[in-house]
Amino acid sequence: MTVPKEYDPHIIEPKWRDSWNMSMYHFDWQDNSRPQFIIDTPPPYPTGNFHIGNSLNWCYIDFVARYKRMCGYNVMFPQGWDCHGLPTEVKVEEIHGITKNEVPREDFRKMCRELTLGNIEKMKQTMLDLGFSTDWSNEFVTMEPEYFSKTQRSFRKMYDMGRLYQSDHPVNWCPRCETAIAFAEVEYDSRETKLNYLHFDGLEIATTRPELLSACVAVAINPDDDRYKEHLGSAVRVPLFGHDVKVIGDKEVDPEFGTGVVMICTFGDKQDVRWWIEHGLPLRKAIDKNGRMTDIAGKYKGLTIPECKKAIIKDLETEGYLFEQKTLDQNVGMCWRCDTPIEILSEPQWFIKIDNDEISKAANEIKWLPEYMKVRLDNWNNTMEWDWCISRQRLFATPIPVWYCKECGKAMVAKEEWMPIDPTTEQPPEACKCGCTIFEPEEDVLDTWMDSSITALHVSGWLTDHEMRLPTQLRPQGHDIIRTWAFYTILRSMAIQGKRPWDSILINGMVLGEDGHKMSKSLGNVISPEEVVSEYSADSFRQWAAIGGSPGSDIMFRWKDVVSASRFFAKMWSIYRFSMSHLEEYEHSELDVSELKVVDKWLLSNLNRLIASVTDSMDNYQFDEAFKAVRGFTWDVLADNYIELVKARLYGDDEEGKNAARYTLYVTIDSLSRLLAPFAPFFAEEMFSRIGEGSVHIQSWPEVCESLIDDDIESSGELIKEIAGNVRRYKSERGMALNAPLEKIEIYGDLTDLTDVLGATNSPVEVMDGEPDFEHVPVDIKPNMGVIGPKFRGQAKDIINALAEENPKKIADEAAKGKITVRLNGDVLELDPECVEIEKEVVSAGRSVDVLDVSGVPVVIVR
RNA sequence: GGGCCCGUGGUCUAGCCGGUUAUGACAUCGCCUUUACACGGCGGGGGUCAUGAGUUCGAAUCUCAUCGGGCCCA
Repeated sequence: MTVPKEYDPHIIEPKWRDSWNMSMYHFDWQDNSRPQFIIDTPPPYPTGNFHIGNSLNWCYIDFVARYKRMCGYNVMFPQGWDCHGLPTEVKVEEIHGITKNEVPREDFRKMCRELTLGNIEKMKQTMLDLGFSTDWSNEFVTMEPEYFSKTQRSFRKMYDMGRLYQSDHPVNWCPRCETAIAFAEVEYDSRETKLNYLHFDGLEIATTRPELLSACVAVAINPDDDRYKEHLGSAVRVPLFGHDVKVIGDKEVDPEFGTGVVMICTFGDKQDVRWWIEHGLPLRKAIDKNGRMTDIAGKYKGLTIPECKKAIIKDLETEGYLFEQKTLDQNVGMCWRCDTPIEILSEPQWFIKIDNDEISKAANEIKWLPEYMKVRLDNWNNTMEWDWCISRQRLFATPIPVWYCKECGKAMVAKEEWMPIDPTTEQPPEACKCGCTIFEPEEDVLDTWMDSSITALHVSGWLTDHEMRLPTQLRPQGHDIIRTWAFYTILRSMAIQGKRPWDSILINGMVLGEDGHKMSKSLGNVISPEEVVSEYSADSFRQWAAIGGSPGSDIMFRWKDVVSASRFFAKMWSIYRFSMSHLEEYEHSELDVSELKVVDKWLLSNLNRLIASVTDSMDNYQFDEAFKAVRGFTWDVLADNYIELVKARLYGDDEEGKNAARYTLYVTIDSLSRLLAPFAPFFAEEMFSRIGEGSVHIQSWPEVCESLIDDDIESSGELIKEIAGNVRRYKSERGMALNAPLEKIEIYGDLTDLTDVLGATNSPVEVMDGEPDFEHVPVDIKPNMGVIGPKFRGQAKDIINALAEENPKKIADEAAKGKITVRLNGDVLELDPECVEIEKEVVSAGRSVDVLDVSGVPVVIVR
């Protein structure tokens, strides 16, 4: 069993990746004996690039999945692909040099499909390289009929429940993409615009959108604004267009803005919509779906919005209506995809009713990790103004399963048993209630969130032969999509099943580049996970994900974290190689504690404490704490101390002592391979492969052996460690070789087992009784604030000062007798000895020796 | 404009339900090839705990204000 000198992840990682039997990660639908742990993996969008933000999230998922599996859970870590969406349409247009309207609908959808399949393959490869324990038997692809028929059936179910309706309603509209978009798809950018001051039939108004004059339906003032009070309720004539509109009062009007008079259009912005609803104003559509002016714009009909704006401003000037223009900074809502300023149009759309109380109830049942992330959902939930618009005017998406009767116009929603169905290629098998059999298909498609908000239902067996297993146990996702993905998923799960989708939600932060900004192509600070894997290793990347920050907080990508991760593996490998070289002839069998040396028991006590703390951290999803603890133990306790202390025994002739050290090493290596398994699956597997049977990933998580945790053993071990360390340092400072023998070492302390001190110092060691013939001279008195503070409150400061004035020797003598007296403003005050700590110095009394103070124990070195 | 988070040695961070000398990593400097590891070991230097005020015997920790940064949203 030779262990190579160097750990080469570029050989080891592909070896395991290609030989692992991935069925060991499959969820067992039949098994009800183990508790289930179903993860509602948020399906990524198949861009073809599994980016670092995804990778961080997936690392978190994998840490949990592997840990839970080892703890005996029936774990499902499914993988879905959220295929539909505009980016793919845009990409297909780009690749084929076409626009979507130039090819038949079906051909275009096919191109999107093929691009998506290719992208999925690429992303899958990255996921395999990163060593995720995905359950590929539970993969789902939202564009496949098996999945999107569920989306369609959910549509029908919600329609039957009365939670879905079609209506004319204001929607955010991208005139370039020619589709309605949700608020979540609107991005804001500050721009400069002109505020135009207009004479408005006796009033002066200020507007940034003169092109909407034809859509003006009212003029608003603040009812408390004395300047305009008398105009309330009167009518004014709109310039250029000549229609009359009412003057209304509303407290939302800011008298300081412009002239304090504003015009209300249908619709210039979201505020217009609020006023429109509140005051029951008429609708005047001035902009059509293509972003061109409509009939009511009169002579401006057919112009684009910017053209119309220019023309109207010119005419307003010519006619003398425009009397001033001021520059104004304003935030413009834009389409997240193409940066075109969005318009608010009123068009017939499908909507889902939002029940805020229901969502709030479910959100309260879910455990949020970290907890403060819940308020983001609450805030969003409590400020919803419109229902969720689920219609999209696109091609590559789940079709809305609806037709409209040619005769009576009534909508026919497809029945569940007809699904999957595309109304544009198939007719309903039934006639309309009116008897007519000719239908117009609904050409709009569903918002992609309609697909991706039923993943929790899908993975828990909804609409299959399997038993329904909702709620799932965990949803991991980024904090940027709490208001969308988390929100919609909760909504749908509650609506369809009346249950919360998950027990817990684990939020991951954004990945920032080394410059501290969010990674983005435009900033040029993007690092791909593949890059990290090929330069270092997947395990190193995973280690960065674990210790780069605590879940929820944004985490910066730093190469040096990856470098230090790979150094840790080099160190661990070296420890492993050393241990294995001493375990060649070792046959593992349980050993009685009595056969172990103090140092062995000291290590095992620390090891069990480590297991307890890592288990606790993992249960609380504190991966950073967990990994740091493993790292600290491995490096400081095991490598720098234990191994140094037992070397003499391992190389020596005492078979019993040797066996105890080998036993301890074996147990420790075995435990470490398991503790590392969730974080570094490749490295841990390589470690375990030489000491155990089968994969480490189907082993059980180490259990804490309480009886091995022992404070007394730990302090005894600590003393030995300290003595050895001090002697090492002593030699180092004097330029002596570390294995150079000393004349003699005398220890004035309680020490029974000298084996490893002898070995580590390579010198004769004697434990001495009584006090050394050196003096302990008290040199400093430190007030113990923890005692003095609470006891003496206001007097504490005076006491500290008084103590500082006193002779340390006097205080020490008094403390030895049980009472310390200090003079305080003429009074004499008595203090208990625990009020102070006495610092002593050991003073040599003439012998040619050096004295080390090892945690209060004098160690005399005879040169 | 609103919400949430965060300001700790050069850099990143732990501590933050108050209590002795503020943790660790990276970087830096010095020493050391000692039968696992120089991708290592040992040691050193380096901090007004963003600023100001308050509460308290005592504040990195609690409160308020100010300044700065990040994210989400309007």
